[in-house]
Amino acid sequence: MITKRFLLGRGRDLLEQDDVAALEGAVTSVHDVPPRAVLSRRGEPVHSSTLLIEGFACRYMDDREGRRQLVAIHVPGDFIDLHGFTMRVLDHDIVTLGTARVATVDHEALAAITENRPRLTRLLWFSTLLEAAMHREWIFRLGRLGADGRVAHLFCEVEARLAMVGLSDGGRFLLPLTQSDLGEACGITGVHANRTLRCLREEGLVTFANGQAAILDHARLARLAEFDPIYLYGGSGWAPRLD
Amino acid sequence: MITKRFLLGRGRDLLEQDDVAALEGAVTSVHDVPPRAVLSRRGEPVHSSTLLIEGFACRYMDDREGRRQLVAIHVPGDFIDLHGFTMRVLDHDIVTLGTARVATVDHEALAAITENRPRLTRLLWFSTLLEAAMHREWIFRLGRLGADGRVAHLFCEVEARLAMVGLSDGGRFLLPLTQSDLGEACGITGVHANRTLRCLREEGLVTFANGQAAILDHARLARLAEFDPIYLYGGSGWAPRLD
DNA sequence: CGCTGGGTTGACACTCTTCAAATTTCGTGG
DNA sequence: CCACGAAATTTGAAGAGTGTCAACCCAGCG
Repeated sequence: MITKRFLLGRGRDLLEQDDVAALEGAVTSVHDVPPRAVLSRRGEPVHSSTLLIEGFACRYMDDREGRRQLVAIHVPGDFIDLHGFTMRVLDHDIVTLGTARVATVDHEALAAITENRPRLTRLLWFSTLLEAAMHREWIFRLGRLGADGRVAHLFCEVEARLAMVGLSDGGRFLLPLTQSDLGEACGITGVHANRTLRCLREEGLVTFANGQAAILDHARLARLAEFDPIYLYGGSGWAPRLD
Repeated sequence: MITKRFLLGRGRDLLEQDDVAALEGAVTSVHDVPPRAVLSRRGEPVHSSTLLIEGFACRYMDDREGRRQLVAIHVPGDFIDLHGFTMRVLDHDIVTLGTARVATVDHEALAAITENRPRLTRLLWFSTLLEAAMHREWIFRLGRLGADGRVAHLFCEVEARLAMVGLSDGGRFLLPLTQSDLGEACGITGVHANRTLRCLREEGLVTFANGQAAILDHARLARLAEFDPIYLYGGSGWAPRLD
């Protein structure tokens, strides 16, 4: 058993015995990666996908001046670049945040799965659609919320996702981001991320220091963030169709 | 032949004869829809998906005060809510923009396709991944560009997509949005969308009136928007893996 | 022990929003 | 064909929210 977490956590419960075996059989190697290591670069053809076993990673795009916009944050269990299998190329870079442990899944093995296992294929498809749902939520976040709401929303989402894989201790969780990273995820500057965090702290909503986050008042934070976790398909609520 | 355009246009060339037949066989009905008609509503279980044959549609989410954020704009050929097949429920609303002609595809028929046609299934999957790529581009747009760049980017993207399905006449194309709609797609107010449009017009970049858009200086507009169409998989450049 | 990268704070400029009003366009019924 | 009302567009003025620049602090680490 290489990893206890597959498919963004949420899909895990839906995996059947032989699905897990098929996925594990597709893993060609497992290795540890240092912080800030580039896992994949925009435009380069990819021949394998990466399953994040431990640690965190993010995906981002740079603008012309090199300023970065995160488009996703990944937590353990995420199939970081599964879409690279069908897309053949990524439209963004991927980098680890803290140290991470990753499993490499060969695309040939994925191709075999899509030929022979319609149900598992659907589950993989669902996994990529869940990414798309998070993208939409990020669009909403950036388009309609102010800096405080954006940061709050990010904390809510990450906490909810970590909770699904047992990595949130009652609202306390690791999140190895700098304040600049946080800004790059929220479409604000690092300086303003700092001020926003101070506001949230003074309001008694969250604390965040040294890559350690804690949500102090989940209800008020979620209200500020206009956050409803249902789009994460976290168990109760919505469920995918697999048959 | 119900429709000449399938799968976001770009995937069209990749469809084989029997794929087209299978898709057409999955269509249960075709009908015309008036402007601003709700095609699907957030949270309601969906049992069919919608193929946009003619006209435009958009997907959006509302914040608490009812202010709207568009998360996608759809052009003819788009499989608007294909993700609803696997997700079972949509996390957003869908509404037509002008009058539209749509085909309804039953989910049972899609299920049969995923059981029996791995290649076509992969193509459908790819289609949803293309949506995700556009979502990422929108995240970048909202997070890193100012109002002028955001509007410019939207025009560039829509024009590129319409060109792929033969609906752009050298940079002139229909786009039945109000200025408020445009603002809701760009995370700005309608008033500011108006001022931004005036700037772009005075710069000789675009014109936009009565749902009719024209790109006057594509090179400068793309530069302002930091736009590179490669993520749309428009033919030359990147291509999906289907085998 | 000095360097370095992150965090913190202040002052000021600029972008965008808000509110309000005037103007134009469009659809509809007379 | 015109008149009318509703919706969309346009413009102005004032204010809130962020960005920018610069300085300083702090901890970890060579």
